[in-house]
Amino acid sequence: MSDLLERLRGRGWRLTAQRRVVAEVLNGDHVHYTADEVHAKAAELLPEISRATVYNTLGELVSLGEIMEVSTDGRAKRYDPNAHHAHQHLVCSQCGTIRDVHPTGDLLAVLPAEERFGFQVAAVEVTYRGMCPNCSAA
Amino acid sequence: MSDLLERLRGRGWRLTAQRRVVAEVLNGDHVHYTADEVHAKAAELLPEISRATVYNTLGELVSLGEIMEVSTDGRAKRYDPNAHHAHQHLVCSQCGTIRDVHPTGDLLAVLPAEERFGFQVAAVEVTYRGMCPNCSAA
DNA sequence: ATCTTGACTTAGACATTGTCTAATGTAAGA
DNA sequence: TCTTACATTAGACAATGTCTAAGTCAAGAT
Repeated sequence: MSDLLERLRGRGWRLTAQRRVVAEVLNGDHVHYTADEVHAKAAELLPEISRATVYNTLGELVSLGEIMEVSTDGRAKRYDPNAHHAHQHLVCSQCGTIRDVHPTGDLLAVLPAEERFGFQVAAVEVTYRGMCPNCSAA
Repeated sequence: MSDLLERLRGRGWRLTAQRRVVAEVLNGDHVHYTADEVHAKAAELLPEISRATVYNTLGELVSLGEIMEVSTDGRAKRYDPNAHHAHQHLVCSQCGTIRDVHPTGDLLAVLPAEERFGFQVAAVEVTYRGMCPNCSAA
């Protein structure tokens, strides 16, 4: 993630303070913040950053394939910096905690040709749902 | 779907005109309307029906397991009356068309125990994405 | 058949999430 | 240092969903 800014500069991005702090906030594994969470955390580092800039920057990072958009709850979209390693998500039905997980096998292969209706199927998103250890205990 | 109202009455539901038309709108296969689409179609049958009632009724039907909530685009949730037959969704990346599909095998089994992090995994939702025949042709 | 009552519906305010615009600011090459 | 195209800002606006208080009505009781 640290070379993200370099990659982006190579693509013609201007390296502004705002884009730096958004990248900083998204640094790390198992990060699944909403846009407004990103904005709140970015504002701790750069108080005058606006919501619009955060939304713009997240949208651009998604277009560039640097982060993934995840919507596991039908509410706010979340942003997952772990976009360079294929993975799926495991979500707690109670508290909403999200874990990155790695199912085995070819998830596309289990959809038979006669169930494709002429689509050119390109991608699969899987959400596993269940109770996390914390919520099970409570 | 026609005996849906009977089932609901058995559960203590009052059979109001509003609930009848919502059930009527959701009748059929391959139906994936948003709440506001349901409201618009219901209002053709019962002009004075309010948005709140449609939202309430849809929420109740979801709680009762009679319909499924689907959010394939991070925008409005869609409601799928085909809740009694396990299935997944195939979505056109271009036009958003949704098809019900039936992958083979056990979708839960491909998540190894060491990738479950102590969760009691109960359900899987899969979204296949690709281009539909219409959009491919265009 | 009518009455009664608690569940249901309504309009519209409000909340959340996301998008857009016009004015201003600034990174980076000249 | 200057220039300028790109980026940022505040806030209006849009889309979707939730909530409340007042009125309505389905269905059991009489």
